[in-house]
Amino acid sequence: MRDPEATKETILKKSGVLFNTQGYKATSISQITDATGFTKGAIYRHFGSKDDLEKETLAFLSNILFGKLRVIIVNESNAVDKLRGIFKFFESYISNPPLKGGCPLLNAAIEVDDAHPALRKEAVKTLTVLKKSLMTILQNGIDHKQLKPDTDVVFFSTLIIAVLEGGIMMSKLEGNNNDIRKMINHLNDQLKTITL
Amino acid sequence: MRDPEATKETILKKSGVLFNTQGYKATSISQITDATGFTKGAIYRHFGSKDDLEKETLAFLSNILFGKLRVIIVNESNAVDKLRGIFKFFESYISNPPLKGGCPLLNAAIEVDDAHPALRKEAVKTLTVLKKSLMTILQNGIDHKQLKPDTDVVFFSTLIIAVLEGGIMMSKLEGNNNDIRKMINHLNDQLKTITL
DNA sequence: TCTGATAGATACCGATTGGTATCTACGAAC
DNA sequence: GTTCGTAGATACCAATCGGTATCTATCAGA
Repeated sequence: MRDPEATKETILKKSGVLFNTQGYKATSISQITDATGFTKGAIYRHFGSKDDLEKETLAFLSNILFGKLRVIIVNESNAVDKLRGIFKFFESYISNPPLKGGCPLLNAAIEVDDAHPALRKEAVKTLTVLKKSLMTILQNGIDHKQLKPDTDVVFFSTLIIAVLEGGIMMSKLEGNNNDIRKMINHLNDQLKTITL
Repeated sequence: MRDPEATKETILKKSGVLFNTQGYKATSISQITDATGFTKGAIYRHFGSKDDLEKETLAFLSNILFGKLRVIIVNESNAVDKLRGIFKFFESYISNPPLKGGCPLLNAAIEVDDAHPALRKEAVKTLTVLKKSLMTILQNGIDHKQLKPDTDVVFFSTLIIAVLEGGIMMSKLEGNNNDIRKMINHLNDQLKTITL
């Protein structure tokens, strides 16, 4: 049973766990062959280089999370509930992680430096998509008279990401939910100040 | 001229740059010998293992920053100005970095997992010291009638760290000051709400 | 059923990894 | 000036690194 698409997805899934928990540079191809059961020959058939695999894996992980976020967004009917749902989803990063190793955006953002241009570009892309999604929700909230018309959507989307990611960093390091919960409370309070 | 203390400090300084920019696991001993001009023999005389060097280097970097923070704290006379000074200092992480590679707490916090118990412990220690410093400033502000008596010092110190670290992550990734500036503005606004 | 393309295994490459055993040379104490 | 502890250099280790050339086995289309 040869199924190249399934093979590629297996490689991406297993690499995702390893890269997201150990770091990209710190994860070797050998660890990926061990985890997948495939050989180097298989990996280098589907991915041109390790850099390539790293970049594709980050995109893969981001897509998983954006998919889950999309479910939340479409299931809630107004901007306030959509945002509350998103905040809650980020708390699950600690209590019931959808991905092992925490937030792939945060992990990649910290790891990349000038020596990793491809991975950096992919991380920037992920951040941009996340920010724009939040801005869209906020703008829709304004347009539908759910949020105050003078709401600064750029500022607010930045605040949401910074507070959530900072909270995740602290909670992961300390090994409990306290910090991320406090930060979500703060965001909900801030949300009240812009709610009509 | 042999000066073992100077040698150790040189190793810590150069390792600090490398670990903080490239990551701990991703930096090899060979890169440190190249950067310092010393040989492996010298490094392994002063440090028992690479894990050991990583741990001592994080402590070294943290101490540098806490030293700079202490200068700000003692030079300002009241809690509000101390906090404003600290916020501004964190903006310099982007505009005029006191350390290459950004915030060592953030970098270490993201990199450590269960496979790096020593480094993780050191990172937790750094976070704890930072949090307690902020709590002390806030409590002193309350005691000296500069801040509202019902201020939640635990929450506020957590908020400061999360917002600053999240802002640093975003600004470093995007390559400009915009995000961290927005976050500092937010913290200053929040500070006003607890100022008497 | 035969054929051509491709998925994936095998075996290898030189370079580099963290770590250590050994040796030399410097510098302080007498 | 001699001695002795130690700072640091040298040379080496097995293991692993990312990557590739080659080969085999499978599968789709004719």
